[in-house]
Amino acid sequence: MGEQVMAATRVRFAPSPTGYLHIGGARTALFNWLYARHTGGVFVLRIEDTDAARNSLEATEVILSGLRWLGLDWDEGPVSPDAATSGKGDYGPYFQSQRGEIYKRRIAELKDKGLAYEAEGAIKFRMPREPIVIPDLVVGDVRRELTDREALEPDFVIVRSDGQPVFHLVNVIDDLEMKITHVIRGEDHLTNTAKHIALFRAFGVEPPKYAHIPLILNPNGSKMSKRDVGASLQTYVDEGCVPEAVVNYLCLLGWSPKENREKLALADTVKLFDLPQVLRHNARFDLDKLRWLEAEYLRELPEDRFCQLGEQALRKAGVDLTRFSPEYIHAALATCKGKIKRFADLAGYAGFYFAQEIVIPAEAAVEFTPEALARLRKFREALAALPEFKAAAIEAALKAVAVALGVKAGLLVHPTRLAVTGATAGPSLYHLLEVLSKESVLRRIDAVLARG
RNA sequence: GACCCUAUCGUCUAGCGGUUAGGACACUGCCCUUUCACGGCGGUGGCACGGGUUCGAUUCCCGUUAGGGUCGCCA
Repeated sequence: MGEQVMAATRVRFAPSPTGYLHIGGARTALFNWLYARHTGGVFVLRIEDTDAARNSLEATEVILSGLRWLGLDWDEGPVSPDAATSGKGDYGPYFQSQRGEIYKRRIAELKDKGLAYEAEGAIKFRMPREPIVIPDLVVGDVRRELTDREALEPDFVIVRSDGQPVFHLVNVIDDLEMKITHVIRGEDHLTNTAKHIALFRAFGVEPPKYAHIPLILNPNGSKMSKRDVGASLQTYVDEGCVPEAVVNYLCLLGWSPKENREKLALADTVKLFDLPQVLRHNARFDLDKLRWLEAEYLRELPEDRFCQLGEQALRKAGVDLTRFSPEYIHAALATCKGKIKRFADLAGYAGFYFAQEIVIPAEAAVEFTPEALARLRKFREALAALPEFKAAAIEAALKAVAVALGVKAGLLVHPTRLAVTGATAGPSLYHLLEVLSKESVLRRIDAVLARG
């Protein structure tokens, strides 16, 4: 009796370098990665750069950096975007542009078997005329009949007249050679899978297991393409999104952890994720829900990481931080944690900390009535007299002035905030005043009092 | 045109023959509060339609409709 060695799961993500990583592609990568990690298998990254004209180093780098940003590490595949460098893993090369010899050998094999033939300079594959059943782990058995056009000519081109093998062929050869056990990909590939199954059989091997996952659609239900809002992963990177939030959101499109769970750590998803629970219907992309998750993750970020990412976001937004100490920047950002919903909002929210001069919008300046300015002057005096410029002391001073004037604290809070930050909303007033320092606060208040 | 997949609040979803059809986002009312945000308590809103099967269908079957995908010498 031969010993049966349990073969490890081998899945792959096989993107074509087009210059951007589609959000749907990112989710396909994620589901593959999740399945590999869930089963203790291997996640392979393969670059399908057959179309030499439109591939480039930069286009491949977009994919590698996108996956890294999401935290999806691959066990086999390229280590650099340069196809000339060898990747990691025993089944390379992992760039299709480097696998020409393998394809040649396999094409010859098909010809030898009489399953492929020349036609007008190209090579065609003899496709079976009978319906093919596609066993799909998500959809179930799909019996694929020939369409009317296919019935006219069931055979299809596998090598172009210029000698280049086409997607269907190389995809199958690579999956075969790389010993892929599960093909997890978008549902747009479902009907073409009949071709792939026929090809596998032509090579004399059983096809891998298939799992076709539903597509991500625009909010209006149309297909999400390059130009659509949110379609490119890069926009999330550029906006300073928290990658964990994006990953969490992507998990929720087309898969459900059940039990009414929405927010879940990747480690939990790895435990829970499995193919049979993948949904069968397409999902529409909901930016609002992504934003909500983002805000949730942002709020829970450890302070150090929040400040680090926040500083990045400020720099990206063009805020000049060179005049400020790391301690000041850290203290300023710390007052924003738990308040902002996304880093893209940070410059607008905390820019006053780093501004030379506070500009007060005309529509807000109407708040500075003579009475308000008089109260502000009183509070300014109280602040000037403070021996220690700390939040608690500032709050006590403000409350005391309010009592003395017989007004609600809010009547002091609002004009002060406006004078010092130029905004009607922002971090806790007492804390932001402390961070700004007495000198800076008094200067800003004086500027308002001076204009009268 | 043909072939394939799908169908629960606006959106993401739970449900797998008997439920007041549950949750989340969004919207909204109230409370909390120095602003904003958070948080707490409510509210609006859904089984696409028509036939079956069944004592009983959101749930099973068929059809219709709608949406999506595919049928390339694109990937």
